[in-house]
Amino acid sequence: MPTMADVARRAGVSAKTVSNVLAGYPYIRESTRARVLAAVDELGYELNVTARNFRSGRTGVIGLAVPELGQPYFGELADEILAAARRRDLRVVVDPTGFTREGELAALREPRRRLVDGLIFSPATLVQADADLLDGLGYPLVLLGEQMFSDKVDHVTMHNVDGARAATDLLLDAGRRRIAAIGMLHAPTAGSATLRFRGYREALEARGIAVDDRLLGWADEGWHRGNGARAMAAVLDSGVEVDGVVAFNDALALGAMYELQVRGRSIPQDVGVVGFDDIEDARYSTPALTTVDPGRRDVAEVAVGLLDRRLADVARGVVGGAPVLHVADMRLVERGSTPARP
Amino acid sequence: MPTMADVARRAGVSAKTVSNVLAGYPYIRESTRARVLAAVDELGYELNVTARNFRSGRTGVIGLAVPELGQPYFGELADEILAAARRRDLRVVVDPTGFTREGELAALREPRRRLVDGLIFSPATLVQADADLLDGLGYPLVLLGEQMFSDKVDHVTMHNVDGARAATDLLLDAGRRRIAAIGMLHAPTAGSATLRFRGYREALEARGIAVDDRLLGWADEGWHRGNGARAMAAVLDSGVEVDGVVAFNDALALGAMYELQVRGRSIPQDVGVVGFDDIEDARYSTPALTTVDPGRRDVAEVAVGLLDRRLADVARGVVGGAPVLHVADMRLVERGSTPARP
DNA sequence: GTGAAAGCGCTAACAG
DNA sequence: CTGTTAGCGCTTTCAC
Repeated sequence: MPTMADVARRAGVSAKTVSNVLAGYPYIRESTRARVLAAVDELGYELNVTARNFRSGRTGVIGLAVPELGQPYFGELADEILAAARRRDLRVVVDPTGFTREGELAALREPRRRLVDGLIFSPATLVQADADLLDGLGYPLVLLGEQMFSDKVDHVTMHNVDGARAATDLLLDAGRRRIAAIGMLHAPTAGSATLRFRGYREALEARGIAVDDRLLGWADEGWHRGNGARAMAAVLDSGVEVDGVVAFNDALALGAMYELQVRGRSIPQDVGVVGFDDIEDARYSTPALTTVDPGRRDVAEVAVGLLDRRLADVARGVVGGAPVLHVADMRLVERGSTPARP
Repeated sequence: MPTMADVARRAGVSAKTVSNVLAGYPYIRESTRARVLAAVDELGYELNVTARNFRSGRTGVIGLAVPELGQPYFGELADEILAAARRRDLRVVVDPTGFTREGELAALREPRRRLVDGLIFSPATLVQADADLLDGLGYPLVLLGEQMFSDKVDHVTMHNVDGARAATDLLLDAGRRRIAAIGMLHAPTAGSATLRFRGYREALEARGIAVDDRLLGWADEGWHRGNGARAMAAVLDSGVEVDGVVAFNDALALGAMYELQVRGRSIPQDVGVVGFDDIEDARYSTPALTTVDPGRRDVAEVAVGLLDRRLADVARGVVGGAPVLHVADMRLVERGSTPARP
């Protein structure tokens, strides 16, 4: 395998000049550049990125810690983030935390091992008490999710509370009063479950309606379709009356719709259903699913851009400015699974 | 940031001994090991993985090149591969090729830049004529997909042809004769589209039925639900009679089902529908989707294991043995979207 | 079992 | 605009 020194010798320049050419340093005579590139070509030389990373102290790689790619929301989010990173010449290693505390703690350690320069982290199991884990980590961190934990860390958020409140309001406006919440978790995490439940609760309480425990559908096994169906079944089996469903993500909503239809309830006449995330599938269920579009693309672009800026600051020795809080635009997408508003 | 030399000084040993302890070298006195680990702890030392990679010439990272994570099949496959890699202490960078030739060629170059030690590659756009691109790459490569291109490369395959044939046979056995194929691509790639179409064609021809062009639904924009719906609409709009649908993946099948239902066809009475991949969603559509389970977990485990073995061979200077061809078990999962066989 | 010396391939810092 | 010098932090090699 040829090295930079081989290329330099062949081009009749120093190794540093080869380095400059390959790094895109602008002040190089055109003829020199051409000679270097020709030598690179002739030798079939490829830059040893590991050596560069080692010497420069940076890897050009960022970590993306999310629970699970198999969930369409995270898969689609990951695609957006990979695309945004690519536009900035950053690479991404995905760190699926598997909804475990252990997985999330491991992800937070990666940058310290110099495996990645910084981290985009979508927490699902950490709790408020873990806030200090996120301070003074010594590397740039961008948190995805409502601003929690710490106001010293950059956040890019998804309006979890507002979205769930809007979803619930939509059903309330249509006169529904027996609205189930599907996707409850027993663990008191700071993830979307807590926040979306808060939005649901706030919407009910604003109209003087108390939360009825029998209407809460639990999905501790994860926010998959199957668990949505099971949670819906559990609620229905309790014998409680139901005329609306707010599910904490679209997969749960689609599972709940399946269960409702199996039991002969018609949607939206008997039961209105709202999801959250606006995954592609939501458009093609029968009926099409009303859901909250949390501005995924915006989230991805802003999160990567922000991290990139922090990394550049670190490279220039700047001790990053004030933490940023960006809230993506949220939008309720009304489709066939909810009754028209009066 | 403390270095290995700092740890060595503190523990009263040489850097090499620290290195040995951290690398799990077995022949070390227990007391020495304990002293080293204590020093590591006291200093909060973390191994600089970049330096290790640079010196050792390996990264401990493998690449996973797939078209797009937002497609549940690839998202779920990626999760399985990430899990299998983790079990072997390998890390993974995901390289979404975006269904572009350019993206696939870029992915093939990554290992040469020492960004990853080897590659698991699920090609979607390369054609048979590209076969020589895959020979003598100088790093371990495992191809996902029917054995094509080259018999010099390891393959882990998914029975694309057999699966599609079985899916088509199921409908034929039920007496259906006007079976649409949804998911055709104009580009003559070596990806699943070509192979699954081959299975469809073979099944028809085995019964002396000619392929009717009007029954072919094109999805050049990608195998998403929306394109499944559009392709189905195009077939139906042509006025041709349809009593069965073989879709080349589940997302297409679910989109096709949506379109059929919107137009008042009942499934499976009027039209039987079969998908491919057995993604989680397939279980929760109405009706539940009959589909081909291509043995995804098996594919992931075998692919990673194989690559890991090749990497170990490289490390030991072994010039890898004969190429492996592993075919995962395929299984037709019959659900409500197809008529019972007579 | 452990240490000393050498150097992987590149880029930072500066000189010219 | 380009070259020189030095050294990043670790592992390889070999000695003991």
